[in-house]
Amino acid sequence: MPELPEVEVTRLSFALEIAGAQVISVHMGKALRWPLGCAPTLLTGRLVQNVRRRGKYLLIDFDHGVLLVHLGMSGSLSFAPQLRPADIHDHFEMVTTRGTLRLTDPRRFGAVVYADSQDAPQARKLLGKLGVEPLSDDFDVDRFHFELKGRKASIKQVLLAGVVVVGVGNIYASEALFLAGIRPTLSASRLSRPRCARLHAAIQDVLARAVAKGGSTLRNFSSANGDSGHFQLDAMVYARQGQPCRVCSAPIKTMRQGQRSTFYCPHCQKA
DNA sequence: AGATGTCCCTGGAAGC
DNA sequence: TGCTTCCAGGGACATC
Repeated sequence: MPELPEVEVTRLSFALEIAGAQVISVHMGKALRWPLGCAPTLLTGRLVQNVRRRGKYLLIDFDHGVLLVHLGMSGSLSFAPQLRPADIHDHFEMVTTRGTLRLTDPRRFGAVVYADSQDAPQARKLLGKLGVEPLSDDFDVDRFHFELKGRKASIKQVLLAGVVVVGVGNIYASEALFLAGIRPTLSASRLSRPRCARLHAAIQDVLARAVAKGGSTLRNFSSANGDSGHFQLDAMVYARQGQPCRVCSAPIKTMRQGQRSTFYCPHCQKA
């Protein structure tokens, strides 16, 4: 399930290779979350300039226009000069002079959307409400504390919403809250400044480490060059219910928050 | 406005 | 064994 680290690892795995490529053809297969938003032939001849990331979206910049790619929860990209034959879960393919980019997504929660620019309505709709990038200098403790002050929902759900800070999905929200010693059910508004600072550091730490390890491969993630990630080996709480906490040995607990599983240590994480 | 619930989708696991 | 049900999750959207 791709969160920010998996998306960033994917980006790094093909951004340099695809930069400068010219689009030969684009094929959209079975419908993803939304339609492409333009005729595939419109993209023929375009030049790929670079690949950026915003939250969990990849932005493939052309000399004119941009392609927004979201991996959903089961999507992965591959980019290779030669490709295996397409299978039933390959839903998007862009053939270029440098290789073929292909989105494989069994559950089809992913999306590929074209926009004339990052400020075009289609792009604004998807990117406009996203919170701050957690690994950028814009992610500031004072600002973070201020934003959380105004939210009465649980800190876990506020993190997942992506309005305050982007890229923290279900795995890394549980992990970051463990590292910060904060109970996931605690109202965001009740976090003290020092605890916000700890959480801020924990989010940056867990995401940066996950990127460095090549992301998590809990179910089916691999980067565009086919490498698997290794972060799940480091998980402190995620999917470890009933197992001893790696710090205090208390059994890890699980609960539901907003239809999502949360994992936490009842001893290490205080309300 | 923020908070909450619903929905989309399908493979694999669990239950009967 | 074979069927049915449940579950995983990001995020747009509707509703209060």
